[in-house]
Amino acid sequence: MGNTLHPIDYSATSIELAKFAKALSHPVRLIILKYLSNQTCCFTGDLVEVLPLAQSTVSQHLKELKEAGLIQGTVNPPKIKYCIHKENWNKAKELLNSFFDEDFNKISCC
Amino acid sequence: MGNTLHPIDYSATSIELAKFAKALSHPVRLIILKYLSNQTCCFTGDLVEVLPLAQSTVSQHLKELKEAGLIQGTVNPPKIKYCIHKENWNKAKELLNSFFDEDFNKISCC
DNA sequence: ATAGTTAATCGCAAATATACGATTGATATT
DNA sequence: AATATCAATCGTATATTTGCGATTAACTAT
Repeated sequence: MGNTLHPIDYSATSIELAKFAKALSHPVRLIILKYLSNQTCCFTGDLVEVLPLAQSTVSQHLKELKEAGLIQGTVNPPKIKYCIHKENWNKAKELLNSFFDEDFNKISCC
Repeated sequence: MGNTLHPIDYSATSIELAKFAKALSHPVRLIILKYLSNQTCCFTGDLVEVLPLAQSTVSQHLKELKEAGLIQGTVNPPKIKYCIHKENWNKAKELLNSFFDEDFNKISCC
């Protein structure tokens, strides 16, 4: 069993970074983000036309991206316009950068 | 239903990036990677001592990181020494960077 | 050969993720 | 008020993930 006397760093950073990574862990969600970045914004319907998925499934993926904070939607009745959530996007970008920019590259091992 | 006449770009890039992101999508795996990056390398046992998880669970996470290509293990009987897989690590880093470095930041929306 | 150490694997349970069709809710339009 | 449109949500089924204890496999050391 693990030694709970040396608790791991379940830090806010790790949890938040994991949350962003999870949002990015499905090809369809990457494609949605890519699409949004190219179109600057779009409606759910546009995505449903482009993706080989049911409307409810696309909506589900959008919900996850929204909950992760990577996108935001504004009501534009009767449609909803989605776009990248810049602030959180940059946050995710920075978290990932600082995670990957450790300096273990100088050290050789294995 | 989705329009399959406009198939999505289930490109190799999206699939590979999603694979890396999935490996990063769990706090424990991030902590393992962080630990490896600081120690340059370590044995499975070291991680089991540090993490509040069963040995089998840690082994499972290591397996996933290995399958994603982010770490590699070399046999050092009777132990196994793990470290970051530099080449794939840099690949993941670059894929993520190019994904996040789209230029939609200039555009305002929503 | 026997015993000890280390880590992977197996078998299981619970939780979560993925996808769908059907329904609902909100807002325009007629 | 009735209808149409769009997207979220519900209910369901299946697959995957996460975690554990127990076992197995590989190798050392005695």
